[in-house]
Amino acid sequence: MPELPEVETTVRGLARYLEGERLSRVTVNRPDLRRPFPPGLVQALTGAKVTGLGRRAKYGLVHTDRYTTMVFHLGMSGRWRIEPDAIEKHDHLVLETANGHRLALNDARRFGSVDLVDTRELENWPSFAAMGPEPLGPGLTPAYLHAAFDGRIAPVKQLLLDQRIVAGLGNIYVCEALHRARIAPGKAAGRVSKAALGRLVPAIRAVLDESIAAGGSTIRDYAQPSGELGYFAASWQVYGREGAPCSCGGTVRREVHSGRSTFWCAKCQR
DNA sequence: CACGATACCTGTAAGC
DNA sequence: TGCTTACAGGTATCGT
Repeated sequence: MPELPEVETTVRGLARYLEGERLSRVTVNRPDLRRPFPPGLVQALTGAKVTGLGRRAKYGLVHTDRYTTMVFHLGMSGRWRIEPDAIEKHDHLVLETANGHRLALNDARRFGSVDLVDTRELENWPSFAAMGPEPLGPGLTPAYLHAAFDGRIAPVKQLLLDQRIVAGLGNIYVCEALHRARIAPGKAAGRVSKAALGRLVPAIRAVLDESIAAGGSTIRDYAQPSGELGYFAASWQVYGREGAPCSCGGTVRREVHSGRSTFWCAKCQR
């Protein structure tokens, strides 16, 4: 579910409940997702005041007044449930605020993660240190991609998914951005023309911006997050549309590489 | 180092 | 209905 727009939507939703609030109770129901929760998680957060929320790539950031930031990743199936009626299976971490709100981090597949990082050293945190620029920030330019792709023979789609090159793109939005830019996903990255890169950068920004504006593809209503498809899913041109007609008159096809599905149109993407 | 494949874990949907 | 198989939005790691 969660790529960058979903994490951004999640963080904005969490901010409404957490920003400026004190955490009165922190409950761990199962202490291991991809990795074990950090020791002392409950102690570090209980009684802390949330000073702000943020996002880096697909990681959500919960800053506290103790110079400690809780960094969470939603993996494949993670989501925050807002004001759940009852605690359910896979609600691994539950936060309660002094003013009576309750939030549960639910992750069935447990590919997500929760870490505690010194707020002042966030950029040096190992998972962040080698990361590329934010796709919606000033660092992503055609010139940057041209340099990053130089000499690379791996498929352009694969490199766009590499968080060291661009931080925050996932399978859905890479497929959609490549389609908008009319670039074949299997094309060697180093052979993508400057003109095509000039189309790709605005295409990436557009699909992400539009999805955030629609509340993400997989999170519809933040007050009652349920995991249903969000509005942007209706805007997918290729993802999940194998066999459907492309707007150019071609047919959307699906291929699997390294266990990941790629959706694209061989007629208009070259 | 670059590249491709695989493992991690659980739920859901489709096929028989 | 029940069983089996394929597939799912990400990332780390292992061979080659």
